[in-house]
Amino acid sequence: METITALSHAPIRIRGVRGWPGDRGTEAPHLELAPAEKAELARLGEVVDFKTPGSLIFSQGDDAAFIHLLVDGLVRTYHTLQNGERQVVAFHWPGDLLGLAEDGRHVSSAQAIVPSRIYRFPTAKLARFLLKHPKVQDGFLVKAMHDLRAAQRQLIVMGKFDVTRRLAALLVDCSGHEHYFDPKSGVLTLPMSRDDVADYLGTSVETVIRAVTRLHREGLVERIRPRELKLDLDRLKGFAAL
Amino acid sequence: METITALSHAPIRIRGVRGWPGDRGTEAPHLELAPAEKAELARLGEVVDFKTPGSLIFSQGDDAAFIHLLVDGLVRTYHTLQNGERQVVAFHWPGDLLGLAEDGRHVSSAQAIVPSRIYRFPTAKLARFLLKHPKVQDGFLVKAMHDLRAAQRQLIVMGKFDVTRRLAALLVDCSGHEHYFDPKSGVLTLPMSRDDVADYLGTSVETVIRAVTRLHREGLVERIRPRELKLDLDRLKGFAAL
DNA sequence: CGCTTAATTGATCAACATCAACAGTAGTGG
DNA sequence: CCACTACTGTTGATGTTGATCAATTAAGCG
Repeated sequence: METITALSHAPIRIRGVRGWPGDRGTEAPHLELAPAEKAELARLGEVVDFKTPGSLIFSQGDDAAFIHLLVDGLVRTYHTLQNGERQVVAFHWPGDLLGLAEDGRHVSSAQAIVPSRIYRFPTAKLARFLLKHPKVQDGFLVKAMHDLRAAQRQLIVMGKFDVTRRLAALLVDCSGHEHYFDPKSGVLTLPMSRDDVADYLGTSVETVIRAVTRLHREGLVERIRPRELKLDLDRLKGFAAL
Repeated sequence: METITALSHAPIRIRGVRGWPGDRGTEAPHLELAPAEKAELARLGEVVDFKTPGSLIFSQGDDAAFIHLLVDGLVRTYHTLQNGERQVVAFHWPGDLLGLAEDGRHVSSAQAIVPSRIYRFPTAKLARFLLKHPKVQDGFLVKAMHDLRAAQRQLIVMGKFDVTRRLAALLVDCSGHEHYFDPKSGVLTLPMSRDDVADYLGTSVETVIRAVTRLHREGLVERIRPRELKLDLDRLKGFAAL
């Protein structure tokens, strides 16, 4: 179910764009770290493979011993409320960092949605490393602000959009990830279940389905198979624009 | 309406707690920076006074020339949608940093809710400073993660709570700020209007009011005046617990 | 092909938005 | 001090969105 690969050469890439352009015109969707820094960073951690969908990466309340960097795959982080309800806080794509902690403990749980490869860095070790490598630390700061922007954006979506638009916004987000979206055909292969979507959008499965139906009726989406949707991306973007 | 004080000695305090305890047992709600660092930081910026409620600190789409540190007062950041609707993204208390940017432009607008004093640091200058002062940069990283936790927490609230619980959660948040809450009497002096609350909770003014009524009926809150509520903090916390 | 899980559809009910009217509250000038 | 005015907050009535429960169908998979 999960395999630890001590010495491994998975490439280190962190997804995120700088909000305040420090170096001019860095339009890449990934932070640029020097090769030497990447190598050093790689030596700090180890690669873990989570082969089966649903496998638990860490759990809410766990001692936050590691900071995780998703190399490949797709991960959901979610919070379980007292009554057992689940709120998916975020979907994480390759290059995302996971493992936000409070008081030394994970605030959310994380599960692989598809088979995923993850670097994990011991927190203390990483913290010391960052203090000695300002450029890398800067990268982490940029990443944190990137994620903060994303969270605030989702807050707007949750506060002001009805479910249909929330879904549209999610589809647009997903379409930004080449692995699941073919720009030529416009076909998105949804990696997550209707349940995941519902728990992310703060609604029920049934309502998600009806939202798909509505988008279909309006011609913004064509339902090929449950997990395969042909998007009219331009119109979707317009529909879900803030 | 706004006054710039070039040389000023407002104290620098950044609100936020480290998630992964780096130094042991730092339980203070504020980051500890060395006095020398604070002094240097202070020299980078200038203090601006926003004397009248509603005065605009920066506006969505503006060139993000500054990073702002709220010294005193209360600020709302909000996003204005295409149809003119407003979503309040966050309330900012003393010690908070504001001015998240994307592509060099502010993603939200910020307004003083009560008269507020704000440090503003030129972004480029600050960015250079941070690269040379890893401890301070670390502080900013901790702050960013603190805010990210807060945003994700609010996402859970928005996704899973009905309006009454959302309101309860907000009241609990407000009660954490001494200036507006007297623990002895349990009286909270709400600094923001019902509109602000509604636009923050993603609902309407009327529904906010009915939520207050409901909390009142349940005995969790006593309505002294519109902006003065006597809280049963323990029960409120229980009611709004995640 | 059967079997399990995921997705879908329909019917009913509660939460909330919306519109309209009204009551406090605070500020201003006579 | 009162009277006038402009907000801000509150209440009531009605329609809509989405939650919930129950039943059914469609996909994936050994």
